[in-house]
Amino acid sequence: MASSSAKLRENTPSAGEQAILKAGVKLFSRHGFDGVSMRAVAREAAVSKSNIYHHFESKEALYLAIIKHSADAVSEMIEKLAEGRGELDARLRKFTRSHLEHLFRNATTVRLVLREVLSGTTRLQKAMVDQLIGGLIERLVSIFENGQKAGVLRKGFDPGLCAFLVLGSNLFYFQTDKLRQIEPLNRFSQPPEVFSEQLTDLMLRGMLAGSQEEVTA
Amino acid sequence: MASSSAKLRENTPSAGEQAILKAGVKLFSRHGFDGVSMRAVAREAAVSKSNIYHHFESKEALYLAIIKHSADAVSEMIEKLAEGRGELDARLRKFTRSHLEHLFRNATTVRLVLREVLSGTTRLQKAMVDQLIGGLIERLVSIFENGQKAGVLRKGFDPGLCAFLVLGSNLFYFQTDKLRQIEPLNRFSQPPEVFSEQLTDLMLRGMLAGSQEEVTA
DNA sequence: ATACTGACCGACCGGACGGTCAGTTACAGG
DNA sequence: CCTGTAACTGACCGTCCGGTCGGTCAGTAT
Repeated sequence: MASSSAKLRENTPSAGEQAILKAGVKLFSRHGFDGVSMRAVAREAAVSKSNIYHHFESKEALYLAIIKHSADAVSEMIEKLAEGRGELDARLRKFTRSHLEHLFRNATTVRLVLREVLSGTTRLQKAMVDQLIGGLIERLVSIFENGQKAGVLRKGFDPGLCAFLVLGSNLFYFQTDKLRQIEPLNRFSQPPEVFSEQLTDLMLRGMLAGSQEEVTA
Repeated sequence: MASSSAKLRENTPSAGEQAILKAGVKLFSRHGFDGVSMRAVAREAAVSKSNIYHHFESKEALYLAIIKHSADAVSEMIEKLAEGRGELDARLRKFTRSHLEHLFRNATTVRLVLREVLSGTTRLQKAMVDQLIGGLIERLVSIFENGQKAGVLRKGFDPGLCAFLVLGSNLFYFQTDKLRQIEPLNRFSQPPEVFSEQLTDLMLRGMLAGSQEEVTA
């Protein structure tokens, strides 16, 4: 299309810039935008404060660059979420498990994005819902809708709500990771694999007795 | 017991102090500790900055006072959560619904407490788990355990996980309130009553077809 | 009147903040 | 070797921060 075929140069970031971004992710994810000073970022990146302003035109621009980068990473991670094969049961179980795993594997990035999406500015929220949650929800919803069409799942419930429930439970589990080591809570806490296993099981079978009774009463 | 019967005077806070606390709740719940300056609190409370230091010895002390006050309020709200009568089904449904309602009715306070409990200091987290979440979880767990003993609920699932799921779903619903107005999400969003109704229903009956089929297919 | 108290204020302090700028170093292309 | 440019630095700016200080003022008990 373009006549000059401008070379899309990949803008390979210098070592310093990478260090700045890395430091920013670490600090902003822990303390939020207001809790981090440019001096602190510079110190963490082992770089002068002025150097940050050489690469980013303001604190906000640095933050936005980091958020954008992190959102891209999370987005990519979402696309790679495994779904399992065959039976709906297996697909859902694998998806849930896979989602939870990836949350913890990319904990720092996820925390950064989560903070922004839950209590950031409206404009950014909109962009991130588009990029992240929308797709996630839609993938889950389609799993449920397929199950309903195939007759494996009851028709009486709302696939959107179920998707919301899976996501919400996983994210809440992630958010309360540190909390669940504290006294009365630790009694009810389970390792991630057990949690997602039981979550899926519960959602599929429900809690009432007499539906599908357990293997060995 | 005490001989002097020291009059537990209720330390009635002055109008200014009340204004400061109210302003603090509003601002801290929106912007967090680091996002709020003492000048901003003073402005919002229509009071001089020095006056704040007359009533509270530091910014942190003000924040702690506010957190403590808010945690007490939330704690009281939790104790008042309605449970319904009779059948386990009804008790759970009412509890869930009641919990969600109270989250929204005390949104500002809840947000303040939630922020602190999810990403605050370890020491405060411990105190608040003791005061808030512990009791909540235990009440829910006892509902489920009773149901299991009575034979209404399957024995195969973990009551702790269920409690966690109810709480997590409600809190996630609350956290994403603003988000759910944004494009692809709004299609799956439901008003609170419908949400808690469906949530309870799903947890009780599960998603699989053939368990208890819906009233009219 | 006196003495004391709690609520309240304006002016001020040292330091940290976000941001700027003149200048140095490193290095690639002519 | 020179020149241009990107990476980088230390000194500095105005502003805002949390916090302090000296003091006013209404009320009240003696």
